Amino acid sequence: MNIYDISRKTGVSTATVSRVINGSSSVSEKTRQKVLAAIDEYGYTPNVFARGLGLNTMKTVGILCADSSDPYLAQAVYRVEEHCRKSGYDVILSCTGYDHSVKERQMESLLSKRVDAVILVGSNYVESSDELNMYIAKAAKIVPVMIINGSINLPNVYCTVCDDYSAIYEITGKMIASGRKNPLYIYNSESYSGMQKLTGFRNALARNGIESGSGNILFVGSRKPGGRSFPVNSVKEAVSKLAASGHSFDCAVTSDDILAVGAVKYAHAAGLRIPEDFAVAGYNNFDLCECCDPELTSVDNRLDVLCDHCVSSLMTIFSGAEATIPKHTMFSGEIIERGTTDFRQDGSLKKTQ
Amino acid sequence: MNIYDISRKTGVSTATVSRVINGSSSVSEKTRQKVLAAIDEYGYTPNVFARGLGLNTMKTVGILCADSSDPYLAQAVYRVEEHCRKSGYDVILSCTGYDHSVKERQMESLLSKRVDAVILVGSNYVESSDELNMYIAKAAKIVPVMIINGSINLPNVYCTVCDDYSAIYEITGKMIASGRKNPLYIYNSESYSGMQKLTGFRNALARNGIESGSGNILFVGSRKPGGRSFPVNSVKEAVSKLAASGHSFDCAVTSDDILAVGAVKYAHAAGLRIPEDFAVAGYNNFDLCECCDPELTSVDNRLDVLCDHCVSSLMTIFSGAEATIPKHTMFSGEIIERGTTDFRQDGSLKKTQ
DNA sequence: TGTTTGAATGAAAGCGCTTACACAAAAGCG
DNA sequence: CGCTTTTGTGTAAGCGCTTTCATTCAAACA
Repeated sequence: MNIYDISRKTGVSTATVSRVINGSSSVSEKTRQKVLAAIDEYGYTPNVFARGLGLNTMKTVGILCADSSDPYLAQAVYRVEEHCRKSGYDVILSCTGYDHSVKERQMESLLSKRVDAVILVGSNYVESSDELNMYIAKAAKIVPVMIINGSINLPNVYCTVCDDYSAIYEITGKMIASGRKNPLYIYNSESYSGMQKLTGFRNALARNGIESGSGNILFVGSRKPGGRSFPVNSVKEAVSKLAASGHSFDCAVTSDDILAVGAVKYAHAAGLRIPEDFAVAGYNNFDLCECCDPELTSVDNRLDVLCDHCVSSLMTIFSGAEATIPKHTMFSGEIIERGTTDFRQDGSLKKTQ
Repeated sequence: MNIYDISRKTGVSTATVSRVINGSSSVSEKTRQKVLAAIDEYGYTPNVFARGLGLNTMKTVGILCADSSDPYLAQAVYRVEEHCRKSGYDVILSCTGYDHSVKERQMESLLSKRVDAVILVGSNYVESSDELNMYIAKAAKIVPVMIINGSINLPNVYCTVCDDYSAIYEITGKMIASGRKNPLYIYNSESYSGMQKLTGFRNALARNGIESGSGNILFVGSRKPGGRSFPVNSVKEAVSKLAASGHSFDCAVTSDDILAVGAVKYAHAAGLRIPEDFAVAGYNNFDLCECCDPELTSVDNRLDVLCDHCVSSLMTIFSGAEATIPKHTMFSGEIIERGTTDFRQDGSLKKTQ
């Protein structure tokens, strides 16, 4: 069943059938109805390939995601897919891991499928490393590139980020303001936002005259893509080791809720009371926060807002109004206090739960 | 840059260029090299649409997934995508939520994109409800349909499942064998595997002469698709309420780790010692198990194995050997014991951790 | 050496759609 | 009531590839 069949059944030309399908130009109401009836009757669906050949688009966008099995990124992918689909675009998902060379190949593969845009979610898109970002520049010459939680300044690429720097700066400040003298920072990602967070921590310390260095900054290795489980216990052990080597902490700020869980486990194991002896803050404000005992204070980085903004912008770009879309948009995170901290001593916040 | 350009540059016909690209029939080594060199030099990529028009395939498979933001399903999607891509197939992801009518539309949309197969992951594909499964039957007339963790007997559909029934039957049995008298079952999904698990619990109780009913079977509502957080505390409260209404339990078997966390929270709140007063078993064996205190006993349902088997089978089907692929394959789960149970009293198992 | 075979190649016909162009009929105008 | 617009429709030329069929040429055989 193709457009010729419909044309024949209805006695109009294929051009007219095409016109009613696409609403591209005026067709009399009478013929429109006739054609629609025939399409319905014979269950005709236009062939996407032929259509693509003519229009040079198939209404799909590619998502390049380091690791869609990471709950955080999975959430982003879900949100983006949902929004795209509701806007009439299907989504091709391509997970890359954290290896740049692979990303480049997968980007090419996506472009060869003639996607109408590429959305990068959750990976190390760092402003500085021009060379590594070559493939993004190349892609952006062909289609718009949207980046969620990454920042890179190139023509035709649009970034949406959370102000992770300030969120960590602020939460670290609250720790200190509530009396903590020796904060520890734990992180597991050297992505763009990972680096922002780290700087936020460092600056908060500096601001308060505390030195930062290997004694209070702990990198615990990245999540392995597709890994069934993140080694929470390895975080606990890493902290224990650091403590054993003569450093002492009265709180931990982390770049991800799961690391905060590790810190909580450390505290339990070390016999420290939470939050009295040891306060903990997570990041992302995911399910995990409620699973913890006490429940985890965390930063809600409003992932949904970022994703929605990103996709909305893309649709605007598709509509031809790219001039109205900012190349860089930043939202702020929100600190959600729960049981692992006692910022209330700060006087400036009351408990959320 | 199209095939004509390459043809012109090399002085061979487009047919020959096509042949070297597809390796479809013999080309002399000399011309092959010449063509490959030109393709490389000009960075030529065949147009997928034109190609699709000729071949009627674009080497993509559709994934229909209820909720790729659920960590469990996200894991499955990741695994499937990775395997497909490595086998040369791109993946179109379509998340449906749990509403059947939506699924039907999205299935049609997938088929209209001419995917080469559809993989259904994690949803209510129930053998019994023929009517609801009509759209699967329809799809299976066009392309092979693979189902992960669901079972339905139709031509051209292939199911890969974990023996959830037996896993729950067994773990409930171990609870009883280790001295528990009043097991509680908590579940949040009425999917195919959800029902299997429930029956496993019921039968284990029956086998041991314990009655099951609304007093010891607790449905706590489904996860809301794309929901940022599963309401763990609502599980805690539901259990508390059941207990307050006069039922008493000495252990909980659950259909998902997150529910087990809720049960653990209940026990903490009620001042029960774990596992002495109250044992808890989760399901899925995810990150969460390590996050819990004590760590969660769970069932590893070998999702990765299921996914790999599913995709391998699909590739075999693509190769034309569908006759060699079983329509239904079942793997068994594995009980991973951690701190929330004390099956060792059973004598038949030692602690894993 | 004449004949057969098979490998290597090209010409050209689709694949199913969109759309520029042409044209007729209808509508609007002074 | 002629004239210009507008509206509705058809014709046919692509879009870039695959593939059938025909053809050429060299190797193999008798």
